[in-house]
Amino acid sequence: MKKITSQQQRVLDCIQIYLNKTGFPPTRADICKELGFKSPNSAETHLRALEKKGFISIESGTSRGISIINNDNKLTQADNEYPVIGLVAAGSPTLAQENIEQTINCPNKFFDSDFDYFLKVKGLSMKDVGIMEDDLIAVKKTNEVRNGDIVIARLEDEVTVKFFQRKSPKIVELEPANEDYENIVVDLEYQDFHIEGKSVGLLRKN
Amino acid sequence: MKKITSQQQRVLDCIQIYLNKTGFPPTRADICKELGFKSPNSAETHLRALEKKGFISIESGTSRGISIINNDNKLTQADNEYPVIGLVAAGSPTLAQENIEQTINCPNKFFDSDFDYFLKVKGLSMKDVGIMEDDLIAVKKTNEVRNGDIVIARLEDEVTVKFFQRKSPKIVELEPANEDYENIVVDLEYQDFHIEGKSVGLLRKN
DNA sequence: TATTATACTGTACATATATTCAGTATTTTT
DNA sequence: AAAAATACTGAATATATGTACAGTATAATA
Repeated sequence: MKKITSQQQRVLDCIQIYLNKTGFPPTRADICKELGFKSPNSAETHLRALEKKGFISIESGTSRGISIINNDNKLTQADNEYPVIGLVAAGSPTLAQENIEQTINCPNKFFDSDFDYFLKVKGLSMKDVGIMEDDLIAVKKTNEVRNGDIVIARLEDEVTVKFFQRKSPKIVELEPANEDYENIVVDLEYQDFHIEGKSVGLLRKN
Repeated sequence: MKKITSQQQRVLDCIQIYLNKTGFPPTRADICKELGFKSPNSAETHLRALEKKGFISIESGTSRGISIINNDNKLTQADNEYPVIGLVAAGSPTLAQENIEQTINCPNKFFDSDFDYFLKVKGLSMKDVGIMEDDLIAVKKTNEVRNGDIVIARLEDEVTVKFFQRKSPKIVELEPANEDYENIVVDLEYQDFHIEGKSVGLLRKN
């Protein structure tokens, strides 16, 4: 696939948006209207360029005969209902029915990694990395985490979202991203500590 | 939803099959060819019947202006490929136009409102509301915005994401959520200003 | 430096396409 | 029994639309 120019990208996006909205592709005139061109030939030349580069195919002599070529040969992306779990202080966030506030229909491979549930954030301890109250963190259940990962951890009865830092074989530090909060030092030998999983993405609804 | 006749069902199926195969809807003549009709009016009357019964919508005067109406009580929620557009220079307006070729498969009703594309954020002018660099904002194309909305606005040649505040009939203020940035005062009488849309959600991939 | 690609405006035109009108016939609904 | 819906053929037409041609200008490439 050859490289696309910014204007050609705009045209390609315009086609996709028009398709999403109407269910059929735009005409040259539609593209012009949307992108501010004054001649249908502006759209035409862009379409020819996009066709030459393999981004679209054009059916000759056919009105609205534009189709976007799917480079990814996916077979209808599988969706799933993912539970949303509230970050409640008491106990661990399990997938027990009483903890599930709602479910969200979401493609399985929506984030870079697969994930298991959404966690609804309380508090602002990670606000400097853009994790705000009521944001939904996509959580992958695992205890294989690295330093710097954003982890969902349970310390005694409290569940929190923090940066993970292993200081020594027995000492782990949970670091907030908010100067109003302080680091939590965990002594694995004397404290009940468990990694629930790590963040692989974030979702916010305005 | 009224009951469909067998011939109307054939026509409806024909439209869906044509869409799957070509990416755009058929003409009256295409339907005739496919189903063996000899007059375009045969297709026309079936289409009108399907429209009347609520199975399709027809855009008047528009070639191939047929779209199948999603009854979507089907198992797999309707997804779409949403384009990711990256031409934002958030913060102090710079002329950075980055083009990203990518689409994201996402359910149509993923956010509380429908939306048209994802916008990849540059800069940190909205960091205090948790919008960080490279975050994807779900944008609904509209110019109906209210004070306090997070809008995607174009001022002259620069596109930015800011809070919207109308100060007077001719004055609009674009307010960042970052004390390192200053408000942008827009005089609608003398400046080229346009609301591209508003944010209805946010997506972040770690 | 010459050439090609990009990025447009503007005009013009053949044809692809929606859509109306005039019929015929059968089935369903009122 | 009358009216409305269904299911077509066939012809005609206004217009929606693709597309070619003639320009201009700038950036990228060889």
